[in-house]
Amino acid sequence: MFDLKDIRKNPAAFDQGWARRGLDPQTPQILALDEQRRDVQTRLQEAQAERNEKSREVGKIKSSGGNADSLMQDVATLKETMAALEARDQVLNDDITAILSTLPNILFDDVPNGKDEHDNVEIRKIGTPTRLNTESPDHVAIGEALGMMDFETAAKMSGARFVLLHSGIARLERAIAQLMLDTHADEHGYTEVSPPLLVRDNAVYGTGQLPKFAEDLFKTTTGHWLIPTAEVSLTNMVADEILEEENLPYRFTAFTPCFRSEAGASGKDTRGMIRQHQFYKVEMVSITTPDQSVAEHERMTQCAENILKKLELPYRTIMLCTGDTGFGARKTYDIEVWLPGQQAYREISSCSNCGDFQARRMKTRCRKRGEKETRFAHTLNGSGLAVGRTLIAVLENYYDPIENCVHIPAALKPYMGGLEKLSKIDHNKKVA
RNA sequence: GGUGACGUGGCCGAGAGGCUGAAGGCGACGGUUUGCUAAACCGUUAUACGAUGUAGAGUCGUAUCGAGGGUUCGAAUCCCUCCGUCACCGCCA
Repeated sequence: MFDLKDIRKNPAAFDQGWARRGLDPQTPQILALDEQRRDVQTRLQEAQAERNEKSREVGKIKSSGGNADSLMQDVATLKETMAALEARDQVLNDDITAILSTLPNILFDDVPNGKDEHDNVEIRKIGTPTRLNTESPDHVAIGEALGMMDFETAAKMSGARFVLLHSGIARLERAIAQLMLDTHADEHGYTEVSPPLLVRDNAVYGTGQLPKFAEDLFKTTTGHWLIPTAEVSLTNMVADEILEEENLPYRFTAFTPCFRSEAGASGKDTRGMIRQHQFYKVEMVSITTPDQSVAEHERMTQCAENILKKLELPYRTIMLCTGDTGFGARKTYDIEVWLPGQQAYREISSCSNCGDFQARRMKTRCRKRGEKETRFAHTLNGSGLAVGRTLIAVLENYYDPIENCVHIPAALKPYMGGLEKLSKIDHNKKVA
């Protein structure tokens, strides 16, 4: 969301900002509506002032026993004008917020120009892709060979884009989540949170998924939305709050399921666990002052990268270009992990600085102790990491074709109950 | 699911149709006093929008007492709907 006053003051800057997102100039329409609205508002306020004054007189006259009929008639007429003006004001207001709430955030200057993901810029590359031969099996082959990854059974109850894991792989998934959560909570200073997974309209509006991206979400019959990411829950913790700046930044982390309809993704990543309706993710959210957010963004990205370092997985970090950066973000780093089965780097984390975009929607302000002026806080979010995709990465990178097993990364061993590797289940039953 | 109570400023808490943007208290800020701190005393202390205007000082107006409707000349106060909170009961992980 944006401040109309800022737009009024410097419309060109906003249009230039949106132009980088490929949008036509928006401010002429916004400002025209704004001007109409203010005109209506002024007239409405004048009418209200007159009504208030006349009503006061009526009171005086009546209390002294006089006849106020003609004044009361005046007010009755006034009320008709007011009703018309109010309706007009309402419409104009709605129009303006309808436009403003669907406009994306303004990008930072250092975000590279570009059309789509091909124009993203690599920032750093850590580790070397191990198996470059095309024979590397993908996670589906590995998981099914081990007998612990079952798409058919999942489809039986849930349809496409679901998976059922069991035995060692199920355990591995849990271990991965544990490692991430412990690392962020114990080493990176994030407060562990177990938040609601069903949220209301205002929460999803606050983080920017609504009103524009409703079709990407699942909705319950009670009107709740299933969170597409814990960013929604964690960020909305501070909705409607005024925060003491000396207490910032707040850092929250949570391990939650995420639910996405994948409405626009038909035919994309149909094989395997890459793109599911439901997956686990460990999320990081930071709430900062405006001065802290840029540094916090770098820090958060490092926190995410640390997980990959612990798991000794090759990855690269890229900065998204103008065409690929999400709706609410001013700047986004994606971390991509090497997947031998695809011979490609694939997104495993996305760390975004949203500036005050979400804070404005949520009315989250901060204030220096003792001062009374408030300013909007800044919010950041990042995956730390997507658990399902990390599982894929571990399976594919730690697959041993000689032994036909998956070795457990050292960092995960403490969470695997003594297990050193995952080997094929040697019985016919799917579930042990 | 049932019943009942309640939702007021940064916080607590009065108010029960007009003189209430809202008593009182706490907190915060400014000042007096003070060797320092503390205490005491005095004062200030909501937000948004609009008009006017200027160095974003001020002045005036409007709106805001959970949200949205309604009644009324006039609503924080009366009525309706919704949302939320709390308590007790039922059911249940």
